[in-house]
Amino acid sequence: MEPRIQSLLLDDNFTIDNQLPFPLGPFAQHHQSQHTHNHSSHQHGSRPSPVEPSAPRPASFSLHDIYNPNAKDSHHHATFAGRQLSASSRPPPSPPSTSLTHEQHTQHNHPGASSSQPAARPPKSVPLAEVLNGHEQTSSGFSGSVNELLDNSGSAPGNNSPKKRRKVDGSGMGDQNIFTLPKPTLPVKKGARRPRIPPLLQGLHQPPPNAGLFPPITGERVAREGCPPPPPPPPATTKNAMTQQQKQKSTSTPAPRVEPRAPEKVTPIESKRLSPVQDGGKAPPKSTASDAAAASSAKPSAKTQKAEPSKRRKKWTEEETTTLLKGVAKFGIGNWKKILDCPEFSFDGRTAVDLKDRFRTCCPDEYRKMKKPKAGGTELDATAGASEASTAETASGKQVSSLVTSNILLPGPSNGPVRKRRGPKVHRKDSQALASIGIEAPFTKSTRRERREFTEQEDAALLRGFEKHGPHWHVIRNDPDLELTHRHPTDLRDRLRNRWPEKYAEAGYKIKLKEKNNKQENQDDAGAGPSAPESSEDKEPSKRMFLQDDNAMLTANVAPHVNPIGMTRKKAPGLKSLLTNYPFPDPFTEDDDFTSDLPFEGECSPVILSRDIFSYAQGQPNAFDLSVNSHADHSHINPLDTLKIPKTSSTTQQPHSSTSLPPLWLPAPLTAGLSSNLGSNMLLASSSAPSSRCIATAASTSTAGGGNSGTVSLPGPADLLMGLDLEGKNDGHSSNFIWEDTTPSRQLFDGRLNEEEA
DNA sequence: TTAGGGCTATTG
DNA sequence: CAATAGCCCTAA
Repeated sequence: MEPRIQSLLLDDNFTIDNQLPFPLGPFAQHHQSQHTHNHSSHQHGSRPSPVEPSAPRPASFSLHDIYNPNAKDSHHHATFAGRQLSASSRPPPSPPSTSLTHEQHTQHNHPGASSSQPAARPPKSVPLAEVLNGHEQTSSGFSGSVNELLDNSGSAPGNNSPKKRRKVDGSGMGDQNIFTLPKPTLPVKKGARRPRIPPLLQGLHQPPPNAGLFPPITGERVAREGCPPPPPPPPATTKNAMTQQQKQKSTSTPAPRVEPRAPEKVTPIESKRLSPVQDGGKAPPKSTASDAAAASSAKPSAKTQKAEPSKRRKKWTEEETTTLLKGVAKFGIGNWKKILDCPEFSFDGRTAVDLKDRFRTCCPDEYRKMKKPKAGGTELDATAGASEASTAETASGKQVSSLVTSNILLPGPSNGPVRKRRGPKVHRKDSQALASIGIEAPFTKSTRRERREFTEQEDAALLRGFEKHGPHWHVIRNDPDLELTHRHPTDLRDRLRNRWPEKYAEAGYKIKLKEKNNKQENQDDAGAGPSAPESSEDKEPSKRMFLQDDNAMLTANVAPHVNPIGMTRKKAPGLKSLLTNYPFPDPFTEDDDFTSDLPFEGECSPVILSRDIFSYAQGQPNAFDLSVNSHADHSHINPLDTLKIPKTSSTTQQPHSSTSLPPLWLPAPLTAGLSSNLGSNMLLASSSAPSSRCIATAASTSTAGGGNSGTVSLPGPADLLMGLDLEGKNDGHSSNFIWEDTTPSRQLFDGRLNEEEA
């Protein structure tokens, strides 16, 4: 290697030290020296690149380390806190988001150095990169240097390699010599928003245009397992469809009505819908044509159809009814979706609900028997025909009494029905009619469990169980005090999800779209006041609103009477219950990317916890009872200390639900590594177990920035161990994040626990 | 075992 | 037919 380059490299090290807007931690500096050493050692190597691949790592590490409050090195942590508190330094644009790979982080962190001092200083890392790689190199092609790959985000063609980009799972995490950025294992969810990025960095956070992150979306249908490639138009079906279409046309069914749906045929929804057809291979071969027809007709499933106006009523034709009955004979009562999806059967724009309604209309007794098979102990073994009446009576006691069942499947509508009706039930199919279409055997029953409404007791028990155990549905179910053993765990979950979606959401779980919308509406109503200015802009469903509320809640918890950084606190209807159930926001759920609302352009974000906390803590060192270090300067306030939530018993400012206690569990997203058995006995018993890595991390983190002056009344060992995954399921950085965020709730939890124990 | 989301029964 | 809520399926 040329001496010129060597000197340049050595100069770079000085550049790093002198130009970085922050002091490098000892670790980084150590690496820096290593880095220097590497250079000199590699100068004698045969590598053509003028730069050792690991050269930029020290810079990137230190940058990242500063970005990352969870840095293992306490020194860095303190530095971070101090830097964050300095008014002049702008915090890093964003913590790593899920969509960013390690390489991306590496790339971004270099510009990040410049962005952290956007106006005051010229970019710091640019000279470094330029010097390291040489200007000629930047302008020339790829030199083969890994450095170039890492540093020259724009110039290295390999940068856009999807393969590299996809290297997300921290394969290098374990390597202590290579300081990789912690990639929070944020689950990328469907509705996840991309982080809001300052314009300066916008392009850097975007994947290159030619990045092949995802395979191209094609119209190709997903291979349907269990559904062999369908033969071309099944004759019967086609005929059916044709007749119906003809009928439709003749009956002045507006053509455009059907047409617009056709294009939707091949949509993900369809393929999703079709999947259940497999059904143990029962599904017959599908015809693309008929499938398409069925799809187009079935397309208006509830979701898609909501957008459309109202559907025009269509009378069921004989063909359709026959097809339906055949389908029921094949798949059984209740498997409407399968019938609908089966290419063997074609329906004209019917939905599964339509099928069900139709069957209920034309074969009411069969339908009832399906519903209440238990009384007679017989499933639908009864044969169609005369025996139906008696069977039906035994099968469905009181209902049968109100309806002459024989009239349903016996020939003729002449049997006097008790129920009033509009006209002759010509649409009803008797056994003969069934036999005429080739249905001899009785319909098979649906294996679906009988629907049972939740009683008040069950609801109350569920609520108690949820407050007690959290979203551990099996535990709730098996709790003898709750008497919910007759319910499936998922039933309990679903009940909570339906009945108290806000609780469900507050626990950090997704709620169904419907509930989301409802909640959104509610929140819009509630937040319609002047204090919710941004709600109009926010089209995100309720999850995001919740998270904002969560943060508002957090702020309120920290200092309910102070507006930390003048942010407009959203009027949060859910505050009370939020505190009750979920005192701490989960930064890693769906839309909660805490990078999404960075306070750029004067916007104050309630999402950036650490920053707000730091800012606030600087101005309010004694705002709460965490005995902010008497000796430590405020620039070293431990964020965990700052985040400490006052115990409910010691403050009246904390919103608090009078009906329920804070849960004795951790929010679900934060309990990923927790034992599923949260029984208090077990937990207390396990408190004697040796501390896990998580605990050590928590302890060290808690005391790192604030010194050892008892800044935090850490929970006792037993409390710390409560709910912990002692098997070490938490690993790596995730534990850091978990602890970072759960510690306050642990404290709240502990406070609650103490209250309860008292 | 749970979360997420789809399916279906019920109701009006 | 839409809305609702319980049930079911499946990936993780």
